[in-house]
Amino acid sequence: MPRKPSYDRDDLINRAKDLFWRRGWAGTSLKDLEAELQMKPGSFYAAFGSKDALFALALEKYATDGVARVNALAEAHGPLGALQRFPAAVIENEAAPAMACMLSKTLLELQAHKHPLAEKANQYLQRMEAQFAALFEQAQAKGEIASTDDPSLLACKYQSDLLGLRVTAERTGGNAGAVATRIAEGLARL
Amino acid sequence: MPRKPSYDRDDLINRAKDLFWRRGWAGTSLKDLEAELQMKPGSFYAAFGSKDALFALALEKYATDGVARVNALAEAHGPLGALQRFPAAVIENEAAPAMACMLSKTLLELQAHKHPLAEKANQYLQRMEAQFAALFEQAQAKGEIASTDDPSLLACKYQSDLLGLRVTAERTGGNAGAVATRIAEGLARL
DNA sequence: TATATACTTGAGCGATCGCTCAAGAAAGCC
DNA sequence: GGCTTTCTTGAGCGATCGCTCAAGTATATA
Repeated sequence: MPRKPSYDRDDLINRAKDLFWRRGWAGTSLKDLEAELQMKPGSFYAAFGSKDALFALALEKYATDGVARVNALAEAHGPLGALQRFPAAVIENEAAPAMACMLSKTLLELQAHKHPLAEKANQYLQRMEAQFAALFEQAQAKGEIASTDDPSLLACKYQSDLLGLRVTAERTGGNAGAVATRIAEGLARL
Repeated sequence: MPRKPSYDRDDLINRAKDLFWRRGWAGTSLKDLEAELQMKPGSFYAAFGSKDALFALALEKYATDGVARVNALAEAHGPLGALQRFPAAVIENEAAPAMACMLSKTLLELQAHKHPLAEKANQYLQRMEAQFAALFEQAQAKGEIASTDDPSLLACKYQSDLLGLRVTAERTGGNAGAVATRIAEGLARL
């Protein structure tokens, strides 16, 4: 009996993700979203409820995509191979709307206001780190790297390197490619 | 013949710096600044001209302080000693309003809008990197580290590590202290 | 075809944004 | 003390913010 929406909800979330990723939370107005999603306010609020609710969906999509990308690398090249390839893959992804990590951008922008979205970003960062830790553990089990270091500590340092790399890739005058190479080399030395 | 301002301009800039550092550009409203600086709009605009102008002064103060802190470490502990101590010093600074670097926060927040302040942040980051490069060069000249690597590349990687460390220090559940230690260890291995 | 049930539209709400300016208050010089 | 010059005050401007809602439109069922 009813009428179907004229849009693809997942596609809208994906486009909102890219916009939020690039411009940040405060930097993206509803006018911007309406233009990008081609929706009037009424449809927007009927579909998503609020700007923050859509941002939360975008963050979730971003994090899910990230996990999937790492998993794909791991299946193709094993745990160590994935960890070594991921940094360069991230900064060479030309489809990405920005080089910096959306989770860290959100965290840095909203943490001081104790905004719930900052807390969400924090959780997703921890989830990524847990995934890295699992890969380090597998690499140790396979003998690809030494077992002297705690996998969760290796993952924390790796995540830190990655976040730094992605800020470096965002600025002008930084040699992000060389930094990515050194991160990979550092892993080979473990 | 005139009347003197009732405030200390440098002190105001310093307090504005801390507020902007913590809450970011969009996250700091004029109401916030008026409350923190105890100034009414009229005085504020007579003294600084605009929110952006004060932010620019705050950024400059931030960058100048950073350079001075590194220089102090270098005079006390030499080039390599300074580079090794700086990461831990940054994240153990309890007087700091935030762990993350104000330059990187500004860059990430405003870069997508091509805001002039993002460009300024970029320049200050390059200035910091040049300072690091000079220290690496001195460390090589003194034989504290090998001369196989390009100092400017070492500086870029060091800056990247530092930026990552400071994001890690900002989030909950990350072991920033351990990351700082590993950065210092990495330098010793050069 | 008639009806019920969404979805779409867009004017416009109250709040807040950065900012202005005219009036009043205080300090240095004669 | 009188005068000039600056600083301080705060009401309020136009613009934009996120968001609401009543009216209009399209579609699946009966």
